[in-house]
Amino acid sequence: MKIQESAENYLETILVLRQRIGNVRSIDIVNEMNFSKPSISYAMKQLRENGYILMDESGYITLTDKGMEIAERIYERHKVLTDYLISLGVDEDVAREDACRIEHVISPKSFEMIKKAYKESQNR
Amino acid sequence: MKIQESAENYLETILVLRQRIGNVRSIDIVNEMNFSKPSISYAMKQLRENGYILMDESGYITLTDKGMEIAERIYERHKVLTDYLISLGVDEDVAREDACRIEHVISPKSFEMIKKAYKESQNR
DNA sequence: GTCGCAAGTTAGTCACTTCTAACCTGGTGA
DNA sequence: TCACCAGGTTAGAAGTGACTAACTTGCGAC
Repeated sequence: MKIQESAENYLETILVLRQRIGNVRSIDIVNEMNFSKPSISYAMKQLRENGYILMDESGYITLTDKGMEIAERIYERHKVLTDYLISLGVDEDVAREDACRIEHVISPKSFEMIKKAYKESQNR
Repeated sequence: MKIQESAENYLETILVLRQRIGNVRSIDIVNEMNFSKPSISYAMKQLRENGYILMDESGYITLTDKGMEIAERIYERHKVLTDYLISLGVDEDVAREDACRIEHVISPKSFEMIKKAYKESQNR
């Protein structure tokens, strides 16, 4: 199973919520992403069955190693791309939205080059 | 009807093919995009019915003003993003592929800022 | 003339990602 | 204790964007 863009977003959101509120349940993801409960329920089922997350009896969600790897990759892209766009003069909100879409479609190589360019611009 | 990402790609391809080979038919788009004939046939029907292209009796395709506007916008993004990524050290092939995905999801504002940054880097 | 091929279309299907409607379940307050 | 509510699930549907199989059509070679 190839990981899909939507799955990347869910995993990233789980990571962000874990950092922000600690224990994460499906309903927290519902509130964060503004999707319906069934959408999240279905998505979590897919992520569970494909080994990206674990859910305990109470519904608390943790990322597996496999899930964490993806979540961290996407989240790093999110942060770097957002900061980079802001540094070019883009409004924070727009920068975040664009980062959220670009993070899923950019190649590792292009991302690394943008990251490098951004870091260098910071050191000047 | 909100224009979809796939429609943007078809319109851009029509513009590129027009510049490269002159008269464009569905089969030329099939060969360029590596989609099946029915996929292109169906897509052209949608574009036709929504006023983005015209087809004459022989199947030759032209962009309407509405279609041309989109095609040119996407194509400009494609060129600028590709050149920009190349200028950061990304291989041409990868740069083109990334540009082709980013061009559909980036906001006008972020694109303009990247374009500006790229132009400025060229003048140094 | 007719055979065959190139171009195009129609019909049916599938995966992905979301939705609404309706239901289940377990804990808590009165 | 029991009724309700928060959290979660199942079932069915919809939109997007692709596919294969099978058909039509028109033109050119022989």
